[in-house]
Amino acid sequence: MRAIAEYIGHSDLKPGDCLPPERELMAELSVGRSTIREVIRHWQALGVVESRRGSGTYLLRRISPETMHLPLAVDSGRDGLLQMLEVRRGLEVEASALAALRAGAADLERIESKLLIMEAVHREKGCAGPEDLAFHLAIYDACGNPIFNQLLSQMRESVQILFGMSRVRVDFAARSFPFHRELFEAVAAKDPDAARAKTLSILAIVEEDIKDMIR
Amino acid sequence: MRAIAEYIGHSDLKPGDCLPPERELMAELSVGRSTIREVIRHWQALGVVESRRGSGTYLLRRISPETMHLPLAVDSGRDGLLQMLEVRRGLEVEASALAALRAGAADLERIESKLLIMEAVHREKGCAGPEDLAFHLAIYDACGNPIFNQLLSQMRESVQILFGMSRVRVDFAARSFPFHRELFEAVAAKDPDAARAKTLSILAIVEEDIKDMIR
DNA sequence: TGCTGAAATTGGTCTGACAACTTCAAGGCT
DNA sequence: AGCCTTGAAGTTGTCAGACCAATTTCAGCA
Repeated sequence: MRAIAEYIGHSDLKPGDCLPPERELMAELSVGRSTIREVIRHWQALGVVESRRGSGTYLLRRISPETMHLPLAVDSGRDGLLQMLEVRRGLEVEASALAALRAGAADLERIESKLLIMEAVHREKGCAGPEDLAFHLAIYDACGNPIFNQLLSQMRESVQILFGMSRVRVDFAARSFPFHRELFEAVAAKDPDAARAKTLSILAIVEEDIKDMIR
Repeated sequence: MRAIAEYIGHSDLKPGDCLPPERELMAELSVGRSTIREVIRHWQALGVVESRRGSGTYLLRRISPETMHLPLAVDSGRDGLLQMLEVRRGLEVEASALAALRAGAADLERIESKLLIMEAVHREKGCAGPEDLAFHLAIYDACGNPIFNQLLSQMRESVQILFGMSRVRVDFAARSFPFHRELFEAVAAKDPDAARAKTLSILAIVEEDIKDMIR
């Protein structure tokens, strides 16, 4: 793994690029193909690369030999979903607080633009799922810590998969709508405590609605 | 992967038990050995199993076909450490709040006993690393959500590895010592907001000391 | 220019073999 | 009897070669 990590690292590949084919890596590093495949499989499990049959294996995330990986096993099902929501609450609250401390002018501008879009769509259609996501993602980015984005994106994705099948009520979490502007204002005012509180308000409503739906 | 997960799930294995040898799984599922090995490698990356050469493959965590896995890549080094601390703060604060809401009599008793041990050792030796850890683990358990324990344990471990090499000062985070009793009292009083605040106080000191050390 | 189909490329799997290591029991020694 | 050595059996780690399936590439054709 280390040998391949170095080989990859030295051949400046960006996320999205294609790795050398297995047979080439095999010859280059003088190891058997199974070994190459097992290492690739390892990274695949870690979400670092993605293999497409007939095409190649593609780099998804930047990697260096010093990168650490924390695998996390979450039980799916009703309990797992509720547990994940609690973890998400902790992360989301902290991310908002950090964003309030660190958001620069450019960040605030981006967040506000997402907020405006979201408010417009919400007034028009009564709900705004993707736009809501974009708003929150902008906040994660503004907190200046990529781990929050990584973790929260994956958790949202999992939640989506877990119960995304059941169609979402059109007014899902609509009551949380006005709090989004307050959250933005708290972040803009660089008030971490208010940002924490507003995020808690939003999540309380979201969680209540989710609990209603999976009852 | 699903086939093997089911095979494992149906043959009630507990963590620590040894999986059937690869050749047996191969015959049982009518697939080649490489396939078995790649799947095992996948789980190895996810921290579900551990392979010991010449001995066997051992189950580390309970799995079911419904288990979801969230791999997390953390940059090691100074920045990664600081980023991890922020994530940990979010989780730890939420865990304390949940513990305050849910801790039963037995939980409180366990936490208090760990607190007493920690205070005793601290008075005697001036520091209490392992006892401090035990106290916090008791709180994670009391929050009733295993994901917190899982995530936080792994993060503590990583932090330990990352800079555990450098000698720890004997008075490390000693100033956070009195807050531990206050945290316990907040949990015992079932006051989640106070628990949040006290946890923040403790972590602020810990983080300050860590930042001093890695400067 | 746009389409089609064959060939090349690439990941996925199977098989067989050997090496390195662990485990454990049989046998020998004190 | 108890302890140590030794060797065989079992297990994972790796290599090599072959074939299959999905995809891509590109020359030839309409």
